[in-house]
Amino acid sequence: MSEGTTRDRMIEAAIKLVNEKGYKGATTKMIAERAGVNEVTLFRHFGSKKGLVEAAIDKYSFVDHVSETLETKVMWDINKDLPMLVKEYQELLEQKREIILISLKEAGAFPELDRMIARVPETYKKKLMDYFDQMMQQGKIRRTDAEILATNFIFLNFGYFLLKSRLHSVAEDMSVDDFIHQNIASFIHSII
Amino acid sequence: MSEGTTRDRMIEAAIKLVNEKGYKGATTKMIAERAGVNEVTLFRHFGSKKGLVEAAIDKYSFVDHVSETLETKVMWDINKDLPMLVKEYQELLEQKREIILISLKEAGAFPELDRMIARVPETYKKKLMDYFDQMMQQGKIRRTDAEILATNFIFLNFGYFLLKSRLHSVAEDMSVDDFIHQNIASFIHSII
DNA sequence: TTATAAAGCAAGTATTTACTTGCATGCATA
DNA sequence: TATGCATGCAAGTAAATACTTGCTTTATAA
Repeated sequence: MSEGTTRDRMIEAAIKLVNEKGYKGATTKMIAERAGVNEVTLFRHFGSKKGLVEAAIDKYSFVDHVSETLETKVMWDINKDLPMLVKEYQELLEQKREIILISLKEAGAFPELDRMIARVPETYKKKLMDYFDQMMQQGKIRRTDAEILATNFIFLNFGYFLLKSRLHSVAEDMSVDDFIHQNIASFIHSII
Repeated sequence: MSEGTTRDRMIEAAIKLVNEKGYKGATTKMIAERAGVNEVTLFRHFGSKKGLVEAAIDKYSFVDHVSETLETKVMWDINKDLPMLVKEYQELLEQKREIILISLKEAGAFPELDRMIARVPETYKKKLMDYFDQMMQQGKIRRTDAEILATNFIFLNFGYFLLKSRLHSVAEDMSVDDFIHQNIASFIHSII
């Protein structure tokens, strides 16, 4: 059933189900079923349920290519850079949605995961601060506190992501492009 | 043990524990223990675990005094109104933190709760739009799209709240006052 | 003091769940 | 063909969990 190696399918199913039902709610039986695999196979591969979920977390750990992006794709044009950065960041959040939501749900249960997730906005913030600083020095945006700009940018992005993906209300039918062309445009307008 | 009626203590304990451990993770035994009550008492009062949690959700349901605030406390001075609104909103989120995080965790499990939570930013957004519209007509802020301002304001607030209360990273040691004096001040500066 | 209601206590049940064991089967490679 | 190796299958175990029952204790209030 499904594609990928047995191992991959089990990991995939684990991530999905833990996200849907929580760690306790996702039973090994269900995971095995969704992976199209006998339940014993789980234990033969990973020893325990915890081992399985940790392996899953491990596999989905962030390869932090955000820093890279910020160093290579930046064109020093605020009207191109910020939309690009939003796209990259939202794509990252989207790709890792399950693991992020797991970390929200199971806060404290997997310390390694917590640290991993926390690192993302932190490095992102640092890089953003550098970017804004540079832009100020080049006279391309108004002089102001780069740290505040960076955190505001992150709050906007994160608020949008969560309100959209979890609390289907305000941002329900607002696409990433809408978000960029409306909300981020407004943000850009305010800093030049 | 602890104060309040038996019933209240059970509800209190349920909310706390479901938030900490999730619905499945919070056992009736633990809830009873924390409430300082015999386990049977839970069932005598609420019939089932689900009944207990629903009662808890019921009790903690939002009395939406945000609308009220927006109608009574507004002074039509952006430098006073927005900080006040942030304070009110963050206070609301803070007060209802547990129930909000439960809704994030158990999305789908308690539809009533989902609807309840979703309503908050929705009504908030409408009221905010009205406010910004009025302010534009009075010439007190720049003419622009009120809806975008409102959503941005909400994204900022929600992003800050969640990054602070759950993903202890960027906003970890940023108090509400810091948030207002730095990030919201920047927002205000951008719209006048 | 007595009647009533709320809560505690002890013991149990049925079900679920993570995890195990022993054996059969298919499949690739030497 | 023969030898592993991964997987399936059937059956089972021990613990946890939601929930029940019957009886006793405590507190309130008439």
